[in-house]
Amino acid sequence: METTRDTILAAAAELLDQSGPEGVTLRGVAQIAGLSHNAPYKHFRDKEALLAGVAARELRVRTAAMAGTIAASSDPLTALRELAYDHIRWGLQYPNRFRLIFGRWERHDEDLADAASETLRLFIEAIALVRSAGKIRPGDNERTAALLMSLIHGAMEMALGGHLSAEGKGRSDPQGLVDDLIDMLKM
Amino acid sequence: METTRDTILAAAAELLDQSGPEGVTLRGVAQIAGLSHNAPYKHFRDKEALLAGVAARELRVRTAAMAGTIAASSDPLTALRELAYDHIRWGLQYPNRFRLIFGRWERHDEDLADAASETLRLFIEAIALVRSAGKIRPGDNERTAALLMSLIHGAMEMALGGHLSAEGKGRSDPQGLVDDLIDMLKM
DNA sequence: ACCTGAACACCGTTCAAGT
DNA sequence: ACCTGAACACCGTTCAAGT
Repeated sequence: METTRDTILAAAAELLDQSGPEGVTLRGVAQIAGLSHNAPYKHFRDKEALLAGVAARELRVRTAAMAGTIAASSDPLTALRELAYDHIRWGLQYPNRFRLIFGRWERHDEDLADAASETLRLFIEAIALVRSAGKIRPGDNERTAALLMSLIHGAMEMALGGHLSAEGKGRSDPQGLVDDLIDMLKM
Repeated sequence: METTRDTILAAAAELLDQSGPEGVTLRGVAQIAGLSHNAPYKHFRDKEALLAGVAARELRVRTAAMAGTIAASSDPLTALRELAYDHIRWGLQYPNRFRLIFGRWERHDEDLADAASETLRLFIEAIALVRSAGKIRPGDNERTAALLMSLIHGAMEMALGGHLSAEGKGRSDPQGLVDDLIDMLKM
């Protein structure tokens, strides 16, 4: 029954999309939520905790959606590719959410860390299924998952910064680079 | 003859290393530089321009160092690997500089963009040398460079966020992941 | 338990002067 | 041309009250 807390989180997410983490002011959040400018302090100890709440909430929604994507795929290799594409599509659409979730945190947030390791686990499982189906070369599933996630994050970061699409002759957008990696992983 | 400008840049870089971009306050910079709190406005139009100046200056130094790394290597493949390692080592040592340079910018900064494309060109040339020596599989050099740089950036971001070393059984640190990629690129 | 209003220290930025 | 001091609007955070 924490509808007030959720109202605050929704307001913060709205401001985050509009103008990034710096744009998420306690006063702005409170105004959208219809509260006094320091009411959020009764629900979050400070601004960083509020942002961590937004990040964890969004990441859980994303992870659930990705699980759905896997379930809807016809075979393990397609599932892996769709999982990656899904992640990229979301990141490009909501760059501020993506950066907030995977960016730097001053303090460790348990809730966010849990959500992140769940996402990682999903990638590891997707890799494990492809590998046990004999579609990709032998290796450690966790390490291959780290390789794929790192590439996705880096490619997204470069794409958001305009360092990718601009200069490549080939289709060096995030999806293209992920395709390259998956092709090289194939046996 | 812009020693004042350089003094300001050095002061800003110092604060950046200590406490990130938010820690770079105009007042703090001016104090370290021995100026009044708004003297920097005579050299940079606003805070973002100041940070862009810091980023461009640091990236040029880095690119020169990387060029030296290449020149000092015995063969093209070693040069490529050392180039990547060098970049990773620097990023892990100066996370705030790394994030500033390759992170998000509100405004486009010509100087920084130039420095960044020079860095990219260095990677492309390193790839081209390895490829023309027949050490890695055929492909587009720019796209392969984008693949490698994306992986490096993403792995660094994940390592800095504590998402890499923690859960991997295998040695899934940035260097290890880059090794994996280069191994897969080999013919 | 939850919310409010006033207050504090800090920040980026602007402006009218000074040399 | 370069620097200064005062001022403005804004921000995160704290605190004493209110219900």
